[in-house]
Amino acid sequence: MPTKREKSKEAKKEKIIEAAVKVFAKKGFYTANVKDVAKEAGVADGTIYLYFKNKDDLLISLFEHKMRGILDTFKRALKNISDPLDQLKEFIKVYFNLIENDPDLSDVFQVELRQSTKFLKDYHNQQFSNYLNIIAGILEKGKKIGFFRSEMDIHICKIFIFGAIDEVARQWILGADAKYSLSEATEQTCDNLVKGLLAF
Amino acid sequence: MPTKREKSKEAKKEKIIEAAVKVFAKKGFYTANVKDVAKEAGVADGTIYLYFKNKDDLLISLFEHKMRGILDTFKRALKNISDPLDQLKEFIKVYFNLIENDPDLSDVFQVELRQSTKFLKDYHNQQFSNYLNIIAGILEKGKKIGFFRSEMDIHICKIFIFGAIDEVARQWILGADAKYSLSEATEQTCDNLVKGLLAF
Amino acid sequence: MPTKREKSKEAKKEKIIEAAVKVFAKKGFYTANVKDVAKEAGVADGTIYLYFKNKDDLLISLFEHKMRGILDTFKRALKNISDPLDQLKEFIKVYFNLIENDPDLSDVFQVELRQSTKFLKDYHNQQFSNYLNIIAGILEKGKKIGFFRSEMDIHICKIFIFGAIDEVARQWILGADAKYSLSEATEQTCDNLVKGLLAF
Amino acid sequence: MPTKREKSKEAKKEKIIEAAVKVFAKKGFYTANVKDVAKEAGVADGTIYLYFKNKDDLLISLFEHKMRGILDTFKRALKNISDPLDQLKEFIKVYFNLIENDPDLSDVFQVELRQSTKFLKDYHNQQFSNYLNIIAGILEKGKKIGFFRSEMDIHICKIFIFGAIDEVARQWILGADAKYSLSEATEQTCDNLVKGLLAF
DNA sequence: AATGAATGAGATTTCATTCAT
DNA sequence: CATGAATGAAATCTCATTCAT
Repeated sequence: MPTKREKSKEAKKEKIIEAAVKVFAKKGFYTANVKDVAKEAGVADGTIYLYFKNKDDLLISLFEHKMRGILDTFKRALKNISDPLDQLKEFIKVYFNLIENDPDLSDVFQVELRQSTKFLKDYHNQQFSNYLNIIAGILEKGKKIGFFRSEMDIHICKIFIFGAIDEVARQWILGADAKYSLSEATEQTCDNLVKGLLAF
Repeated sequence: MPTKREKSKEAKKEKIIEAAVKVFAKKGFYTANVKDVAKEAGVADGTIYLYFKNKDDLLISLFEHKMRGILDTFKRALKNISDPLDQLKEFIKVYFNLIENDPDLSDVFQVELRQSTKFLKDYHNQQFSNYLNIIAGILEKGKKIGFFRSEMDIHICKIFIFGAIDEVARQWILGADAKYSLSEATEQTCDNLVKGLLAF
Repeated sequence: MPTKREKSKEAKKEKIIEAAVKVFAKKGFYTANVKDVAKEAGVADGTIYLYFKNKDDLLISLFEHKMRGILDTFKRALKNISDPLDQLKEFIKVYFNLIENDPDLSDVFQVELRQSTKFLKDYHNQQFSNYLNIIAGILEKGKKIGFFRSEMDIHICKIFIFGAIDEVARQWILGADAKYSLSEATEQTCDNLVKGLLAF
Repeated sequence: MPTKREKSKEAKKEKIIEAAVKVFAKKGFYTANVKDVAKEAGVADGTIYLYFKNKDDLLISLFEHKMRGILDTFKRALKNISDPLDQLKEFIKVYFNLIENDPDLSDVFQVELRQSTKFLKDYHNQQFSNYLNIIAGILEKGKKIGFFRSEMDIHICKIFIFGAIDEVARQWILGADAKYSLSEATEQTCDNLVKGLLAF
C-alpha cells in the first residue's frame, strides 16, 4: 500500500507519461524535445530525469505502463465470450475503442515506437507479440471447434488479421481519410475479415 | 535524350538514393547521419546537397523515385489480368516479391516514412493513397461484375487489405518469426483474405 | 563546554567531513557529487547545507578541520626533540605515518585541494605554508647551531624537502610502485636528504 | 611528408592544444569550458571535436604531444654529459627552464593532470614514470662508478629527487613565494640534494 | 561539380542548491 | 533540525548545412 508520498510520486510519473504521449504524438519522438515534455507536464526539465533514465527510457516506460492496462482491457473484454467469431468481433471493437478514446497514445504505439533506435524497434516487436497472441488464442479455439477452416495457418493469420485491423485504425488516426467513423469500420472489417476464415 | 553528362548526374543521384535506402533502413532516418549516407554512397558530405535540398528532401526524393518504379511494376503486372480475384492474388505476389528483393527499401517505406516529421507524415499519406487506389480499382471491378459482395465498403476494405498484406510483409522482414517464407504466406493471405469478400 | 545537542551537532559535521574525505579521495572533488557525500555520510542531501555553505566550503572546512589535528600531531611529536637532524627524521616519520593511517585524507590534501577553483588553489597554498614553516623552523635551528651549512637557503630548502617527502608519499599512495614500504622509505629519504644539508 | 592540407590540419590541432594549455592553466580543467578553449583558439566549439574525441581526450592528447617534446629536450641535453653529478644538475636546469618558459604548461602537467578522472589519474602516473626513469638512469650510472653511495636505493631516490625539484618549481609557478628566481633555486637545489648522495 | 573542414544552434543530461513539508 | 523532490542553469557534444578551395 503506497504511502502518501509514494502515491504522489507515482502520480507525477503518470503525469509525465501522459505529457510524453501527447507531445510524442504531436511532434514525433525524435522531433520532440525533453523540454517540450517537461513543459507539457508542468515540471522542470531535470525532473524528467528523476523518473526516467533518459529519453529512450521514457518511451519504453510509457509503452510498458500503457501496455499493461491495454492487455487487461482485452482480457476482461474477451473473458465472458465463448464464440470465437464473437471474440474476434469484440477484439476489433475494443481495439477501435481504445484508439478512438486515446488517439495520441495510439499514434505513439503505432508510429513512434516502430522506429526510433534499433534497440527500441526490437523491443517494440517483442512486446508487440502480446497482441498477436490474443488473436492466436481466438483462432486456435475456433479451429479446434471446427469453426475456422482447418487449412488456416494460425501463425500467418494472426499477423494479417492484426495488420488489417491496425491499418484501418492507423488511417483513421492519421485522418488521411476522415471519411469513415471507426464504428462503421468495425462492421466492415469484421464481416469481411471473418468470413474468409469460416469453415462452411 | 540525356547527354552523357546528364546521365552521369542522374546516376550519382541514384547512387545517393540507394545509399540512403540502405543507411536509413539500418539506422533509422533520425539516427542516421548525412555523413553515413555520404560514406555509403562514396561521395563527400557536401555533394549530397548538390542533389537534394536537405535531409528531409532526400527522404522524400527517395520515396518518389522508388514509388514511380513500384507503381509501374504493379501496373504492368496487373494489366493483362482480368479476373479481380486473380488480380488481388497478383498484387500480393508482386508486393511480396518487391519486399523479398529489397527489404531495405521496404523498411524505409513501412517504418521511416510513416513517421519522420509531421510534415512528412502528411506527405506520405498523400503518396500512400496511390497504393491503396490500385487495390480500390480491383475491388471496384470485382464489385461491379458481382464477384464481391455488394455491401462491401471499398474504402475500408482497400485499407484493411493493404494492412493485412503489409503486416505479413513487415513481420517477415523483422524476422521476428522467420518461421514462414513469403511464398507460403502468399497462399494463406490470399485464401483467407479473399474468401471473405466473395459474394457467394 | 558543549551541551549534548551541540556535541551531536559537531559529531554530524565530523561524520560529513569523514564521508567527504572518502568520497573526494575516491572520485575526485569535481567528479564526486554532493549526493555521493550525503549517501556516504548517511544524511540527506540538504543536510549538508545545514553544516556547510556549499561544496567548496565543504572542501575548505574539511581541510581546516584536519589541518588543525595534523599540525598538533607535528608539534607534539617535535616538542621534545632538540637535535634538528632528529627533528627532521621525526617529521618525515610522522608525515608518513599520517599517510599510512589515512591514505584517503592524504589524497585529498595532495591532489584534490591542489586544483579545484583558483580560489581554492590560493587558499590551499596559504594553508600549506603551515607545513613548510615547521620545516623552516627545524632548518633555522640547525643552521643557528652550525649543524646545517650556512650557505643553505632555508626558504628554498624547506620547499624542496617538503616536495621530496611528499612525492615519496604520493607514489606510495598511488601504489604505482608498491615495491616499497613507507618505513623503508623513511630511512632512505632521511639519509639522503639530510646528508646534503650537513655542514661537515 | 605532409601535404599542405595535412600541415594546416596539424597546425590547427596544435593551436587548439596551445589554447587548452592556457585555459586549463588559468581556470583548471574542470572549471574551464570547452567553449573557453574554442574561443581562445579562435575556432567554433564543434571544431574541437573534429580533432579530439572529447574533453578528456583533449587533455590526454595535450599531454602526449607536449611530453614527446619534453623528453626529447631532456635526452638532447643529457647526451653529451658524462659526469652523473653534472647530469643531475643539468636535469634540474632543464626542468626549471621548461617551467620558466611555459608556466602554463607546467601548471597543467603538475596540477590538472594529477586529478581529473580516475582514468586520467592512472594515465598520468603511467606517463609520469618517463621522468622518473631519466633520473633513475643518472643515479644508476653514478652508483656504478662509485660516485653515489652504494646503499642508496635508486627506486626511492628517483622519486624524492623528482619531488624536490617539482615542488620548488610548483611554488615558483604559484608565485606564493615570488621571493626566489628559479636560477637561484637551481644552485641551492642541486647542492643540497646532490651532496646527500655522494659516496665521500 | 566536388570536397570536407568548419560552423554553431540546439539537444540531452547533470547536479549544486533550495525549500516546502 | 532533517529531508529529498524539484529546480533550472549550464556543460558537453552532435550534426545538418555551408562555403572556400
